[in-house]
Amino acid sequence: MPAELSPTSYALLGLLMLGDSTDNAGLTGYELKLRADRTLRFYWVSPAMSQVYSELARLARRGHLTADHDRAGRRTTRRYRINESGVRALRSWLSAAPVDFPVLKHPVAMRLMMGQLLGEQAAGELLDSYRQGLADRRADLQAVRDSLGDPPALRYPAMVAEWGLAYYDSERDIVDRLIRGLRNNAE
Amino acid sequence: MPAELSPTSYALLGLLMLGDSTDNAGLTGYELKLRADRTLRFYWVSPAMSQVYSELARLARRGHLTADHDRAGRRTTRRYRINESGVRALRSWLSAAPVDFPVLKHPVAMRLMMGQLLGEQAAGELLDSYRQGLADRRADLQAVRDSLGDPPALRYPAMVAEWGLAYYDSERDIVDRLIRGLRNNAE
DNA sequence: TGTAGCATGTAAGCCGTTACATGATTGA
DNA sequence: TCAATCATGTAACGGCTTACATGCTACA
Repeated sequence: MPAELSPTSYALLGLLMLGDSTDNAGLTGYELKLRADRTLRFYWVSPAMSQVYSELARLARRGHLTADHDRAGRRTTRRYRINESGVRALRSWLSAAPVDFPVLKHPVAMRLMMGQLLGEQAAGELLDSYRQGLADRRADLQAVRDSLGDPPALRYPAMVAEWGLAYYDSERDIVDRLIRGLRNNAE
Repeated sequence: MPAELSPTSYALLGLLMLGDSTDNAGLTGYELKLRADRTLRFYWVSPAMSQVYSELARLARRGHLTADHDRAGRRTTRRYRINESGVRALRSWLSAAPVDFPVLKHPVAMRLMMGQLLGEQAAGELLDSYRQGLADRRADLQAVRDSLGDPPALRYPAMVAEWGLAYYDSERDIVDRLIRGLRNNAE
């Protein structure tokens, strides 16, 4: 058995699996990237295009994907579908690999830590602007959640989307409280 | 002016700045790593020891740190303090660099997305175990928050710690709801 | 005719990790 | 005297990004 794949690789494999339920012709790298931007982005990462292509090539080399080649002019478009070997690999990773605790890279909290240097005014503006970004993100995710609907096949992705929405709501409440705390101290 | 530093570099610089208020002898790489594990870990990353040393060396090369060398036997222990140049660099980064939206790498959500493959039982166990991990982390962070106390100098770090606690509380509530949703469907 | 979107990749390089190597100090 | 903790670094490498290079298709 060749060396393990990275979690991102398995995440893309999982996306391909979900893709198959609605679209059994497979996905191109480009389409997979769009899909990652709609889903994975909210709780993992949005891999760069170049990484999507290299992970697809790697997964195909490992035999976890089946590819269709469409020749159009002097250029090839590849559509990938997850195969039995891919499903097996994904299942065994899910059951065997240790589940790490989430990692949050939070530039706003990191800067707020240095609030002393930043000053109360700028700290307040930082939080205000984060609050707006949060609202934008939440709207994006709500659109995704709505588009999923409620078919049983998409039950889990829908749960994850709702998790994200609840997270954004809670984050907004906390930020509101922090902003109020900042103003109170200014009296 | 040499090229920009990474956000992690600035985060360590910020930690050094806070360190100075209580301990003006400076910090060793080892002590800085301990400090990062107590604070930065919760909303950024806990850099590896080797990275702490290499970032300190880089910051010192840039002239942002002042170092004291204690020779003990054939080995040198360095204590670093942030200097004026470091404070200026930190301040200008804070005011000029764009603030990215947080990135969450959430292995539990990522796996839950593949719940179909995982099965309802295993999905439930995944969430239960995450709930426990969350409680452990929260306890660690509560200890940190308590140890900070309420001196004005640590006001912002205290705000960030409270942000983290509120986040863990909300996360626990969401996970509880998800677990209930999973069981309901099992009827 | 040109530009936006669809589509695919390579190359260079940064950030950060793990593995490895080494030495000093303290206390059981 | 042995282990734990304090303390410092180098080397190799993986994951991921940015920059670059290329070509097809539809439509304004």
